[in-house]
Amino acid sequence: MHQSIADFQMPTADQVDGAARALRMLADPTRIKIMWALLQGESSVNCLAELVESAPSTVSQHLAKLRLAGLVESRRDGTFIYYHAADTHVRQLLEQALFHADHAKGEHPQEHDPHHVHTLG
Amino acid sequence: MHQSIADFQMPTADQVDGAARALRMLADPTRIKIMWALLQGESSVNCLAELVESAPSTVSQHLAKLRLAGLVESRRDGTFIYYHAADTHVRQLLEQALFHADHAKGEHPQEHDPHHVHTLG
DNA sequence: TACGTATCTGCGTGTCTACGAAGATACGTA
DNA sequence: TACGTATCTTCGTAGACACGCAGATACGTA
Repeated sequence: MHQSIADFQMPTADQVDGAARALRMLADPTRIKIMWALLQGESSVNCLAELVESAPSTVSQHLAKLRLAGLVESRRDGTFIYYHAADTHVRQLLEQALFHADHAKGEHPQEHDPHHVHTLG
Repeated sequence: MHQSIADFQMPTADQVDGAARALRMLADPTRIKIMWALLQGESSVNCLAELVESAPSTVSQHLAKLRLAGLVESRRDGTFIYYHAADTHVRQLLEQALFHADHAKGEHPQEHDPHHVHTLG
């Protein structure tokens, strides 16, 4: 058995689970929007709720998860709590995923709109 | 509203959904093991089933998803069907995720084993 | 106290995964 | 050709997990 692959470097089960957890943290449309917004600058819960078009409680829960994962940090100013991205290397990962989304082959064959990004505000 | 972030380039909903789908495709321990194995070389279903320690039917379903996503390709040789990774730039993404798994901060504070990889075979 | 902001709780819904059993396909042999 | 074997795929199901939201609660300010 193991006919083609004899033996090779396989990551630990902890590493695999951690990588799966990290990828799953970014594998959600709402969190992608939140992270993308926070990579441009800091923002508050209600502001993000309008940007991502979700309820504030939803955004708060996502921010809690992202904060536990170490992807965002918070700063308090009065009653507001401003969130911002913790490290910048997440942008690279998201850009790769967004790039892959445009160049996907047999996944969902439709939508070829000419404008790929548009402004919000 | 939009106090800190005025307006900026926000990806399309299609792009966000596509990115989420692509990341979700890799956000599974079994699929990570499969992809990691197939990045080393081609292999068959039963061989992969032993490597990832899952039932052959499970591996087959994962391979079908990965094939639809364009991440793996297949080659038939008799009763065997050998799968291999389609593009190599997935390795970079997995390496980033595995690297992030080691350097995660407040996610799951435990396990600091000295050896980070070990051989299977 | 009154108000705005953020977070926590519970519920409904949907999606995903793993497995065994059954079906489909290809090869070798008599 | 007919049969048996090996490999892979599909089907159906059970269980776990995650998302979103409304309502209620906690926090901070005036």
